[in-house]
Amino acid sequence: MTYAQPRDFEYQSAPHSAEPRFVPLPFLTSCEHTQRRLNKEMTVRHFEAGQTLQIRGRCHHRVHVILQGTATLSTSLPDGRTQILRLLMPRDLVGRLGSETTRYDVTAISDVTAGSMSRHEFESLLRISPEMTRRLLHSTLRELDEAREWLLLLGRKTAAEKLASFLLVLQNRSSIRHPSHIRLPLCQFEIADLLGLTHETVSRQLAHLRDQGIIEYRGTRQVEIRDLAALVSASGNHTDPHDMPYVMQ
Amino acid sequence: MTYAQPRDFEYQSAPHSAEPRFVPLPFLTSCEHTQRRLNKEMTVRHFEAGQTLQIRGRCHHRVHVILQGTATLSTSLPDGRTQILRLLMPRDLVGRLGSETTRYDVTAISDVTAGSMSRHEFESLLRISPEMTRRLLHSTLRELDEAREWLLLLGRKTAAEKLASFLLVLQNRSSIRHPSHIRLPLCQFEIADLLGLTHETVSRQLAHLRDQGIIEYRGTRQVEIRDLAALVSASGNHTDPHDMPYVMQ
DNA sequence: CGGAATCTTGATCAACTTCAAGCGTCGTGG
DNA sequence: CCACGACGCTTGAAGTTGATCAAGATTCCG
Repeated sequence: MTYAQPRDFEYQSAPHSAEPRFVPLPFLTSCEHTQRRLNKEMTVRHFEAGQTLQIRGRCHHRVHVILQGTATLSTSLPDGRTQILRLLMPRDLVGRLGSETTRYDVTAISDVTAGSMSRHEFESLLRISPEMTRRLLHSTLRELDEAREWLLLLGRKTAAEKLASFLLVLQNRSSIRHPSHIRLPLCQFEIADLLGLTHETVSRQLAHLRDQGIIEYRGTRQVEIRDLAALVSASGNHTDPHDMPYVMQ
Repeated sequence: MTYAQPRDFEYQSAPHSAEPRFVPLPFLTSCEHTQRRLNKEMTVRHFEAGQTLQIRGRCHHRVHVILQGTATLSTSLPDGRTQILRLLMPRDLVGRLGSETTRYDVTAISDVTAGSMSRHEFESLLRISPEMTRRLLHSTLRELDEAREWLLLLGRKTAAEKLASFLLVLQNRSSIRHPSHIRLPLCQFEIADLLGLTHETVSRQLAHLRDQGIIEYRGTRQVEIRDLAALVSASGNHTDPHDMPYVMQ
């Protein structure tokens, strides 16, 4: 369960201050020289909810690092069926590396603040910084694990298990002070596209979890987890991912 | 459609020669020094069909590069439902980087020949070779794209579309001389676990493609594509991934 | 030849989708 | 300030897809 990486990171700036020019991105490098060059090239941009950051098949010349807000990475079939592939949250990188055109749509689903720089510049920075390359490799491997967790969810879990799993992913990202309080960053339509369901099924399964007393509705797009153990059990997951029985070979 | 990368690579060795000691892996590096060290540490191993290369949750101290044969990367739920995450074919790397324990099962589904070396050694080679790191990053990004293509398939495609898409993936890997002749590397049970279906549904959908004249059965586990255009159309894919309408923003 | 594994086919069933309608909420403009 | 409309959410009824259950048929191999 790891859409989550950063529980602690959020871009800090005085709410109504002038546009900050420098964006510290210590998670991309610890090398001072590289960091300076990153800062020099990166500027802050804002995207409104609903706005498109990138469109499948197009060539985009800038990469972005999400600083605030949520976006979706998605793809779709010619007839309009769409699958959300990943939620993009603070610290996530948006932009295709090593290829001219994007394969996915990126859409802001809340107002988004991002650090933005030329893709060309970013790639040349990668070429000269092995450390940045290494960090990018590790974050890509983590993304791959998340994608694979989702393959299991989409291919083999029931609707009820999908919803429970989804809430647990959000729970892992939720604030440490209120671990059972969950703010849903997407509407039910989008949740459906993330879980491979219809929005009606999402509504019914959430209602069912509520009727079982496992969660409680708290105003719009907020839920409270009343029974975490039951939620975990409803998710169909292994309780502990490493509790496999040990058998000598 | 890109489980495929290498259409041309196959590990060459005299069939009954003594165990080769050196394994050339030019796709991991072009640096001669690194290549030499890779060769020095890597030894050839064989795995029989059905044998397990790695088990979820365990700590494995060796990494492997598939040279011949096919293996699956898979995961499962406590009650036994399993999802195949990826087919591992020649040139694919097996082994977890940056973490002690594996998250997935790796199983040979045919006899497999692999180059094998200590994970520790491999990781230290990565630390000193930025070029190898860069190559690994690019192959990881490609794996991520493949996983995401599969997310769309599992989340949004119908059973018929899944089978058609699967055959097209295999077609992309098939020999250049006989592009319409497809050898299935998995039994229908495994195809079902790859596509998120049951084996009965796989059998029925294949029969349906045959009845439509789109494919033809050719002995066990071999099919011939009779009508590629129809197969593409049945897969639900965009004909060209980059044919999106161009709309000015 | 015999037994296991794989594949096929049919009948029934359940989960989820589809279609349809109504309700609540929020934001905007009169 | 209220009315209206868009949007999101809920709920019901009916319909479909694919799963499940159950036999057979076929292939593979020792």
